Amino acid sequence: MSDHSITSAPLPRPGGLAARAQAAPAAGYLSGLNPEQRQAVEATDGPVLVLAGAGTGKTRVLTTRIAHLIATNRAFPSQILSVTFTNKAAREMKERIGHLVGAVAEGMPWLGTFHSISARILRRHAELLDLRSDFTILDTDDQIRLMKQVIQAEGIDEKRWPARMLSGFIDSWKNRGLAPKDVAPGEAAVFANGKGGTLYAAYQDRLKTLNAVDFGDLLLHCLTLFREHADVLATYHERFRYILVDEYQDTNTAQYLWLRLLAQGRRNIACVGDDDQSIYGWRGAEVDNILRFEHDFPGATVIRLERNYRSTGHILATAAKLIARNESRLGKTLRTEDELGEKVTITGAWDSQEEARLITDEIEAMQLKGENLAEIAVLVRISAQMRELEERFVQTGVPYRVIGGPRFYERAEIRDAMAYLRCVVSPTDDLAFERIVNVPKRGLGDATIQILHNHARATGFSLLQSARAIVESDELKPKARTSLRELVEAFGRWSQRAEHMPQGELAELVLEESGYTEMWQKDRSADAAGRLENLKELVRSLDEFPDLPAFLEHVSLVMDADSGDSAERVSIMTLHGAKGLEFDTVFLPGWEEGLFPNQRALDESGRAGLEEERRLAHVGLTRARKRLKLYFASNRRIHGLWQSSLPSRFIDELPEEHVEVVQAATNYSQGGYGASRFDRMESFGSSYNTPGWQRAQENKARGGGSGFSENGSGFGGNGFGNGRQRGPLLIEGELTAKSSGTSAFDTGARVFHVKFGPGSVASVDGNKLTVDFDKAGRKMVLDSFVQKAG
DNA sequence: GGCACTTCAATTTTT
DNA sequence: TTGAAGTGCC
Repeated sequence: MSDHSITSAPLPRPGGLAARAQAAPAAGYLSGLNPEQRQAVEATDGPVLVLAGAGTGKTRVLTTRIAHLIATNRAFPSQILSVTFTNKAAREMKERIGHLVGAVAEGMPWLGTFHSISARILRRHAELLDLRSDFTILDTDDQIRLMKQVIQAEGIDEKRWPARMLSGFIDSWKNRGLAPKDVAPGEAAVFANGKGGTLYAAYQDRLKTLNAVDFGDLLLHCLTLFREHADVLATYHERFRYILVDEYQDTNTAQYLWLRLLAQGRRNIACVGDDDQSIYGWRGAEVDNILRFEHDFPGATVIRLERNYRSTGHILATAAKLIARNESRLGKTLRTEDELGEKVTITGAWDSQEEARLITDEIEAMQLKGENLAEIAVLVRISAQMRELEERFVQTGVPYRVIGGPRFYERAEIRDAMAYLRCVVSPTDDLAFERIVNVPKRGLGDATIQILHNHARATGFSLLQSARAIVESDELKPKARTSLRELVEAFGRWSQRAEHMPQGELAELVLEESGYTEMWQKDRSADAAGRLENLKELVRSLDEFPDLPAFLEHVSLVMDADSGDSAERVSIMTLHGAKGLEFDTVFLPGWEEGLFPNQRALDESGRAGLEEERRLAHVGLTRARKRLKLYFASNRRIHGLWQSSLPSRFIDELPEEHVEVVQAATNYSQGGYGASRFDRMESFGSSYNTPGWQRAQENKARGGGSGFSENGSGFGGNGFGNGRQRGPLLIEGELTAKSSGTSAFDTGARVFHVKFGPGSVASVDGNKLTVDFDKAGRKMVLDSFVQKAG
């Protein structure tokens, strides 16, 4: 059932390479592919690495390959695993496969991001990992809030050791596929004087308790599942006849291991990527994965796509020359049969304002000539560069849009609304509850939350459940108690409604009754209207899903901002954000030492950092189809201070015959282009001696740490001490309460309550005690808040 | 709990 | 310079 020729469409004859074309008649979908592309499509079996340079038809190869697998009956759509990094890429692939093979693509259940596919697998086998199949997926925000709690619980000063930082460490461990037990002790110790490992483990424990996973866990738990349950892995080997991976150069170690485990079965894995476009090393991507492919998958076929269909000659030559400077690369040379086109221009400006002015002027001129603004992009190294450009655009009335920035589901109002819905769906979602318990303001501040937490910890209930118990007691002041009771009752009501009501309607009801909508309606700030609009949009999109849980999954894994407006505007974005896009005209401002290559990348990652910056430059250059314009400014304001800067070494690395210096900076008169201090650079090693590099080397030699002189002496001696004392007292009571189903207190017993002081138990009703306090009088309290007193 | 004030740091970003 | 996040005061 595996036959190559299924139709008799004539073989396409790509110009100039006819000699190769003598294979069997090709299927229609193969027409128009060049020989390398076609080879990449037809090399179906065994490991394949497709090195697809920028603009060489990478997505086309991927989608055609899938169509080919299906059309030749090698696999059903449901037997093909195709992984991408972003949802956008997954969506585009689905769409394009749809064009190729028709409705069959609907049945490609295993086309998605690493994370969404992992989530899918995990939900099926959750019980094997000590999770329930309805586990929640936490995003970064939840993650950090949870981490804060863990850090506090360990009695560590959160200011000295920020949760964000630990979160970063844990993320990078997870990126490398390391569970708490796998982290090298020395490495785990860098955080909080040796507590890093403990905290990581504690964090994982908390997640388990909450029946939650973070993004990294999706991959990590899958690895555990595959490794510890050979039978489960075998079913996936059976299922996935073919594996395809997009943007392989961006995979991190965990993803690599994930792929390797799955590919072990049939060994039909095709990875498509471009080592020259690996720009995410800083978030765990390992260029090494792609560089090592042939070693990892022996007998691999490697196919290079070097024929570029995007850029004109000068542009392509410029990009090729620059990237050739990198040492860690597999090596490709992009070619084009297109005309040379316009030379790449380099313009020096006195300062960043002049730079913005020059760019704006050019854009205006192009606009007058009738160019489509949607085909123009300004790509910057760091977001901070955007401001001056935007200011100038606003001044001159050039329409623009900023691409990137906070995503729809990251916005506070969306996250708040979702937290409400999460609480309705699962009353044990403490993080969600905590997020909205006092939003809008209900007078339920830290003190109240603390009480809820104490009870929750003591009883093992969730916060919402604890709240339900606590409002029946006198633990809270009347005001807070009433307020909390209302909230608890509202959640009870909403949960009931959830069973019958369409989720969109329910969401509207929840947002209305909780006062959340009102909160923004009353808000006088400028963006309130936008936020209400976003909420409406959220409610609208809710109805596109079968149920609320499906929606929540979608939002945590899949949703991204779809700026669907197609008006003609110039795009401004970071170089990272531009990967995968192309424009007729590309402006690249800020090519200065320190900014680009970025000093920090150099300091932190040395040579590897420089090479990644160079790849980033290469990505920028290859975004342009027809016109490419680089800029540098001699003066730029950095953190508010004016600093003078030198043109980027990357400028000196461009081929003179393909670039044109339009205008030297006023103060850049020592010879202009071709005479800078970088001219002498023969090879990387000899010239790499910037101050930052030297500093980095010195630090490394000293052994890294810059010696925190910590001598935990008298700081906060008294206020802190009180809090300390309270901890153990409570735990005593907690244990008692936990161990027995009913209260451990008898009528008449003497007890001590943190807030009300000593008293005698008057009566007992389950976990509720009526106590006559010596000073505070008769109160109803929960047993978890008192301890026995002598 | 909300405000005005100080302090501190400061790439790139997806899931 | 800006912005977030924390502090202190009412």
